[in-house]
Amino acid sequence: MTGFIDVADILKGDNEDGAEVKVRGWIYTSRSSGGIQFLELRDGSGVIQCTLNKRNIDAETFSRVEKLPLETALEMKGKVKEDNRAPGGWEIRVNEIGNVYESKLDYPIVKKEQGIEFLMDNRHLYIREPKLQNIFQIRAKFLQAARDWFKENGYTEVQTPMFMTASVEGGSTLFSVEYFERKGVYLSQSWQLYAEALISSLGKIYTIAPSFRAEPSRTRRHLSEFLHMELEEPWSTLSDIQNSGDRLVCHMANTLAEVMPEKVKAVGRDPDYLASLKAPFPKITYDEAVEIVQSKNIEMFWGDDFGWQQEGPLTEEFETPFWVVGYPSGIKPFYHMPDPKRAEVTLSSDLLAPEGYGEIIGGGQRVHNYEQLYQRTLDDGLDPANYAWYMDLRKWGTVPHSGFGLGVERVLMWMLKLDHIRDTVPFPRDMRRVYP
RNA sequence: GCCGCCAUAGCUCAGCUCGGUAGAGCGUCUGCCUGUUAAGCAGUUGGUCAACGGUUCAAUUCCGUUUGGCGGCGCCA
Repeated sequence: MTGFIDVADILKGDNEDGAEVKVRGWIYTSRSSGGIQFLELRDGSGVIQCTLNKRNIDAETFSRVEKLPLETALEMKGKVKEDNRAPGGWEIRVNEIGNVYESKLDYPIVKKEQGIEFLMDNRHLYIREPKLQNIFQIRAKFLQAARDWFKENGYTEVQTPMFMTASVEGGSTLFSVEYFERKGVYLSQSWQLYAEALISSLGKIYTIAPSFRAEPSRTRRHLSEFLHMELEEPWSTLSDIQNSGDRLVCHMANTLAEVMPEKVKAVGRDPDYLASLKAPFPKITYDEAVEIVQSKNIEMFWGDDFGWQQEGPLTEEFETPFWVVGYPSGIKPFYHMPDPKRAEVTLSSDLLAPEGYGEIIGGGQRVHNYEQLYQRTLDDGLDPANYAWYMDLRKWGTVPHSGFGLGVERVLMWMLKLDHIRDTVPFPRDMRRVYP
């Protein structure tokens, strides 16, 4: 057989009722009722019900197909019919079978409830489930929408090394690697130090790359390997970078709602919500955030970072993402620029997603003055000698600049209203899981 | 890293409190069924009770250790 079409095209109504089509895919479910059987066929694009009726097909083919195990791959020819008895509203009345790639028996994934441990051990098969298929397709569109936005706004994409010798975030969360004979080589936690060097070469830049954090975090919002979308701009202040974040996030949300609303809905998020998001997002100061938390009778002192006890209730006050601006110096890394009007806080800002999802972007304005950065490094208990090339950047043509990092999986988790980050990625890596 | 919980058939679980070598549903398989939606009906198959050690005449059951996992905390995107 040749000339196969995508299931997605049939479900969109691209083919007239009664048109003859050829499809190929994997048997997702099958039900037989004597003279008629129903196969749900899954190809890369969607799932469609195929019916085989003894009146329309020879008995040998009928009984052969009836015996095929789940996940058998096969080619079929038949007539498209609009029929509200079929899931998805369309089905194919099959009249001919092409090549068949028969499965083994006992495909382990069944349509009954199964435990998370088992499903994660069989992740290499479970990723075939239509819900995950939808999420991964949305994820791909999400990344494409981001790249479109960066292109339209004059950013250059650039990659930086995954092997590094300096820490961006805290040193305790570094993954150490064996790098030939050399000690002190780690997997990247962020591109930021390299990004600050590259803005003097390329101007506005972004990257989409993995970051690795050895945080021993057992929560539904942590991965040890996550996709990091980071952006760095010269001649940019805190409010400039917030503006970029607002527009980027809204563009991605609006695009998903516009381009694949049915998939968004199938996964669990009302696409109208994503369509309704508009820049700019609300801003509150760190001080105001502390007051809100305290007004809910939750313990918090000025200078503390938000724990889950504080952040959860805070995010329930909002229906869209919102910025918390001006974190205390004590809880932010050395490269954050102190507020010139108020030295105890930094020109930093995190974007928190509503509904308890929490932090999805962290960033702010960087220190661009050499002496100030040197002092901040010492204040943070670090040795400036370990950051020699990074300090160098402040000697020649240093300008105000800002940037942020966005956790792709965190944003997807919120946009798709998922209850665990693990399903935003095919093979999640966390402190307990590196297989399959 | 800390706190809590879990591990029995391919899967989801019951049995353990009060010790005497195991049971259901689903799946597989065999039939039946011409509109099913996690289809239905009948029959069939299927287990070194996570591993190691202890107590005991006897341990899936009680105790300890280990391994793996799940949920949460702290920390972060």
